[in-house]
Amino acid sequence: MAAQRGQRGGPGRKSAESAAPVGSGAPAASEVTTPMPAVDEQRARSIPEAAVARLAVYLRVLSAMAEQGATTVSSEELSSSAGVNSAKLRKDLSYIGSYGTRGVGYEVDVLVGQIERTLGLTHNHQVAVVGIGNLGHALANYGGFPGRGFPVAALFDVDEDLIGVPVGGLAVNHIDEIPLVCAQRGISIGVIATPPAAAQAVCDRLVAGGVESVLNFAPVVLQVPEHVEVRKVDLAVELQILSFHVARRADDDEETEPAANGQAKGVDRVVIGR
Amino acid sequence: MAAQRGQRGGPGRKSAESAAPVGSGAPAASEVTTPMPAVDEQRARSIPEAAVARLAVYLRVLSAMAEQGATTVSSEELSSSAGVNSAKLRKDLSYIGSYGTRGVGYEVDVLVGQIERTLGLTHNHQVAVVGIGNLGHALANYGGFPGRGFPVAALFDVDEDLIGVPVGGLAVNHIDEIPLVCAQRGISIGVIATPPAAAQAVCDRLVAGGVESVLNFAPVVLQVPEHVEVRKVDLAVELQILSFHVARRADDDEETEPAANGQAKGVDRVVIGR
DNA sequence: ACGATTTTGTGCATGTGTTCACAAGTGGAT
DNA sequence: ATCCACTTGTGAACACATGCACAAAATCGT
Ligand SMILES: NC(=O)c1ccc[n+]([C@@H]2O[C@H](COP(=O)([O-])OP(=O)(O)OC[C@H]3O[C@@H](n4cnc5c(N)ncnc54)[C@H](O)[C@@H]3O)[C@@H](O)[C@H]2O)c1
Ligand SMILES: NC(=O)c1ccc[n+]([C@@H]2O[C@H](COP(=O)([O-])OP(=O)(O)OC[C@H]3O[C@@H](n4cnc5c(N)ncnc54)[C@H](O)[C@@H]3O)[C@@H](O)[C@H]2O)c1
Repeated sequence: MAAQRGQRGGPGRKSAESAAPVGSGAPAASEVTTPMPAVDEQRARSIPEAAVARLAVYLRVLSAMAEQGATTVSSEELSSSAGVNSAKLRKDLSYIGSYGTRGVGYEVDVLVGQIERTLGLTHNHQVAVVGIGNLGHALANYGGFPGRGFPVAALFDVDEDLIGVPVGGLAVNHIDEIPLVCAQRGISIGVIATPPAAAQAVCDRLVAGGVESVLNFAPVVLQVPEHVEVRKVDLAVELQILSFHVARRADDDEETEPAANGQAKGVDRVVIGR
Repeated sequence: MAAQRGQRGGPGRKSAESAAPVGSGAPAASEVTTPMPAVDEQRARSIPEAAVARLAVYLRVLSAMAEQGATTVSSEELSSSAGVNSAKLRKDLSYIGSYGTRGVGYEVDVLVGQIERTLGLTHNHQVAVVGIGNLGHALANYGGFPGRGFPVAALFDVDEDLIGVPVGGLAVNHIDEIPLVCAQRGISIGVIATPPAAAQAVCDRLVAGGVESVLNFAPVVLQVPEHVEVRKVDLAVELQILSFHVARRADDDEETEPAANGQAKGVDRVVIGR
């Protein structure tokens, strides 16, 4: 698990489709990989992928609590604020160590510190945004990133009219400069907000510039070398998943309630919560 | 409801913190699908959540292939284009039926049609965007949604200066009108792009307007009634997950390679403190 | 000092998702 | 007609994730 090396012996590229960074990695028990079946040593290194995502959420909730002046928090409180059940929360926290006090709870500061350490947030990660269109502008101007340790340190586009123009206080560079500028400024995360057709080429340049983490907004599956991590944000897919659930609900209703369904604006049970 | 005891929390509300990430998992799914005990009478109605997300990706790839003139495709081709392994692809497709021909592959049109049917894309889903700021503008102007069956049919904001202003060809309404307008226009999906502090209130109004599917961009955990489906897109979380992997890589390198590390253009190991 | 009370941390059972591997079809060649 | 190369569809094994339930540790009240 920890040492997930070789994927298919094929080319030096793996394809990355979002949600499952580790998912597509076929174990392919051929390579050297871990000789030992049971990884006895250094096991603390593997935190379930799903748990990592939730840790980020806990961190946000904890930060908010800290701002409110809270000093300690129980797993029950924290979990309900984070929208998970308390057993899951405790298990997630147990992956990063034992920082709670039985009978009392967790100290907010300590937890914040430990989660930050685990997520590698103890230092900044320079971010580059490529494709300064509608979405790119929004991202470049968004204040939430720098505040959380992700300063936007480079902007790129092909559009000559945009080159040199400051967006969010930073001048746009030409995409040909991606490798150079990324290396110079120590960019560690590249964000792709170009049209789909340009995304792969842009990604290749980012990789050439030493970027090993990519967040992709373009609706395409990027091919990247082994060591590069890609996550995608695909709004069309999100909407389609919601659509699926709408359809499922409709089917279920139809089944359990074959008659009487005047397509009415079922707005009657308005249950605006307190 | 399957008498889920212990499910603490409010009365008719569940909190929603789902995402694209691997495990994701809308907890609601299990409750809705098979309320009754393990009776083998169970219909094959339930498609794994993760598979649904991938079906959307396959659909996009297939559509592109169809445009290129392809008429048939094998699981091997399609899976490599979609960035998954072929067994997974075939299993995913098997959830929606048997539409392939052994020894040949799948007919592209048929597959497109079946996936669309499964995802409920045979008719349009009206979308409302709330919070017409940086992100809201980008969403309202984005051409990719209407083209895929998700016409943006309503826009809302609190800002008086925005009310009535056309954005992407549609006038902005005041948020007080959310329940009314959503019901009138048959909105089925609400997109929240407001500041975090406003998100819950906005969500409540969407629900009051009959919206049962919400896509949330605000970094907060929304509380919604049972029957409402929420998906979130949290960019800060995405970046933090990438950060985690950067950190893990750094740790691993350090471990397996204690000394000597000067080949790269010093792109890794950004040590700016914070 | 000690039991009542609270809350963590985790072993275990359960559930979900992924991968393997191969029998069963299909079309084309001989 | 028979064989062969190819590809699907799926049972079964495995891997990962979740939730339960309770022992262990801490605090508080008496
Ligand atoms: N806008 C949205 O709400 C939205 C929603 C979902 C997905 N997306 C996706 O995000 C991406 C960007 O969307 P957008 O609405 O900002 O598009 P946009 O057309 O507004 O902006 C695209 C930008 O990319 C630049 N560009 C074009 N080719 C380039 C290249 N080769 N290298 C670098 N830059 C290049 C263009 O000059 C432009 O500035 C698209 O892939 C789109 O599908 C956008
Ligand atoms: N811009 C980004 O790139 C980005 C990235 C990640 C997350 N987000 C999140 O998306 C959301 C929107 O971001 P943004 O950059 O567009 O913010 P923004 O400030 O540009 O826009 C927010 C809009 O919401 C409106 N608004 C405020 N209160 C409202 C209310 N009660 N009801 C309805 N509308 C209200 C404001 O008038 C404004 O038009 C935020 O929650 C932000 O955290 C944005």
